[in-house]
Amino acid sequence: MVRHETVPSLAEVAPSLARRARRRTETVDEILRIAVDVMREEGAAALSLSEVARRIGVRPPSLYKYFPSRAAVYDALFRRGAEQVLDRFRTAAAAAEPGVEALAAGVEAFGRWGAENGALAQLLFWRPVPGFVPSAEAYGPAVDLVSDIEKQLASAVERGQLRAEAATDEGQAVLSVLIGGAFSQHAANEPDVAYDEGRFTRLVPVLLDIFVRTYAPEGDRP
Amino acid sequence: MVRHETVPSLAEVAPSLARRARRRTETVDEILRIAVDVMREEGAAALSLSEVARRIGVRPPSLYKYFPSRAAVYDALFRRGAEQVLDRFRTAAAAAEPGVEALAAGVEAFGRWGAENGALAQLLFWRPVPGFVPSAEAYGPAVDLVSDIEKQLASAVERGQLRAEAATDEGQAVLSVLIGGAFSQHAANEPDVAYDEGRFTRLVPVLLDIFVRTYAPEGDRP
DNA sequence: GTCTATAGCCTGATAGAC
DNA sequence: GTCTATCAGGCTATAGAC
Repeated sequence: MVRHETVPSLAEVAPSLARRARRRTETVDEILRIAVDVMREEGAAALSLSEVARRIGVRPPSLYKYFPSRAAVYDALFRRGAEQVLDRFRTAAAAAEPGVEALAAGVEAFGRWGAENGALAQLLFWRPVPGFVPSAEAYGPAVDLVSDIEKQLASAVERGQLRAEAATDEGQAVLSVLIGGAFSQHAANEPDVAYDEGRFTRLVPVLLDIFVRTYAPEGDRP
Repeated sequence: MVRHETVPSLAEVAPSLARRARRRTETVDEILRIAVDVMREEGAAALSLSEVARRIGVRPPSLYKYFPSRAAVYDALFRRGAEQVLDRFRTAAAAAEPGVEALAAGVEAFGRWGAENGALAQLLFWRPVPGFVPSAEAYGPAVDLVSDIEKQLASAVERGQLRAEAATDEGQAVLSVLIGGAFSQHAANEPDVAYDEGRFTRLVPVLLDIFVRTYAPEGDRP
C-alpha cells in the first residue's frame, strides 16, 4: 500500500529544497565575507573561526556545518579570490582592442583588484598562512588566469606588437615579476593607500610600458 | 671603616663581567638562530617561543631573561636580517666598478641573500606576522640600505650610465619592484629551489638589464 | 542547523623558589 | 639565570541534546 498522502509531491518538495540551498549559499557567503574582514583587520594568518562566529552571532561549532575545517575556509577564500581576479582580468581584456591593449587593460584590472582586496590577494600571491596549501581544485581559476595571460601574450606576438620572446617562459615570468612586485611592495609598505594614490600601484602603467618596450619588435624602439 | 678585603678589585671583576656578557650574547645568538629555523619550517607567523625553548633544551620562562616578549624576538630578527642584507649589498658593491656595475653586483647579492634566507626575508619584505610592526630602531639598517641604493643610482647617473630619471623616486620604486617582485615570486612559488636554479631568481640579471636599458641615456639604446 | 558542553590542545607571560 | 608551578586565555574540533 502506497501512503501517497504522506509523500510530498515534487512541486511541494522542490521549492523547499531550492530555498534551503539558497539559504545555505547565503550563509556560506556571509561566512566568507566576514572571514575576509577578519583577515584584513588581523592579518591573513590570524583568521579565527571563533572570531568569525562571534561577528556573525552564532557559536563556533555551527560553522562546521558549512566548512569541515579552518583549512577548508582558506581554500574557499583562495578559490573565490582567484575567480574574482580572473573575472576582472577577462572583463577588462575583452573590452579592449586585442593584443597589447587587452593585455594592459587586463593587467591594470588585475593590479587594481589586488590593491583593493589585499587580504585575499596575499593568500594568492604570498604564503602567509603556516601549513595551508591550496587544493588543486582551488587552484583551478588561478591556472586559467595564467593561461589567459599566455594567450594574450601570444596574441600580441601574432599581431607583431611584441617579439616572439615575450610569449616564452621568460616573458611570462618577467611580466609576473612586474605585477607581483608592484602588488607586494604596495601590500607590504602602504596597504591602506588607494590604488590610484599608491607609490607602487601607480607604477603599473609604467611597468607595462617597460615590458612592451623591452619586448618590442626590432626597429620599433625609439 | 672600609672593608676593602670584601670588595673585589677591578682586575677581578672585569673579566667576569666580560665573560658574562659574552655568554649572554651567545645565548641570544642561539635563540635567534633557532627562531629562524622554526620560522623556516613552520612559517614566519608560526614562531613560538615554547618551540624555541624546547629545541634549545630550556623551559619557556628562561627565554624571557633575554627577550621581554615574542615581539622583541621578531624585532631582533628583523634588525638582524636588515643588517645582513645591508652588509652583503655593501660588500658586493664595493668589490665592483662604481656605477651600474656596483649597483648590479649589490642587487645580485641582495637577491641571493633573500632567496637563501627566505624566512628572514619574508619578515623584511612582507608583513606575514599579524600585529608585528618593526620598531624604528630595527628599521635602521633597512633605511641605510635604501639610502645606499639611492647613492649608487645617483653615482650611475653622474657617470652618464643612466638618465637622471633613474635616480628619481620613480626609478627607485621601479628598481624595488623588480627586486621585490623576483623575491616574492620565488618565495611564494618555489621557496626550496636554489637561487641559481629558480625560475624567478635567475631573472635577476635580466631584470637589471631591463632597468638599465629603460633608463639608458638618449642615443644609447640599440 | 542551532545550541551547550567539553575535550584536548596550544600559547604568552608572570611569580617566586633555588 | 635556571627552574617549577601556574595563570589566563586562546583555539580547533567533536558529541550529542533539542
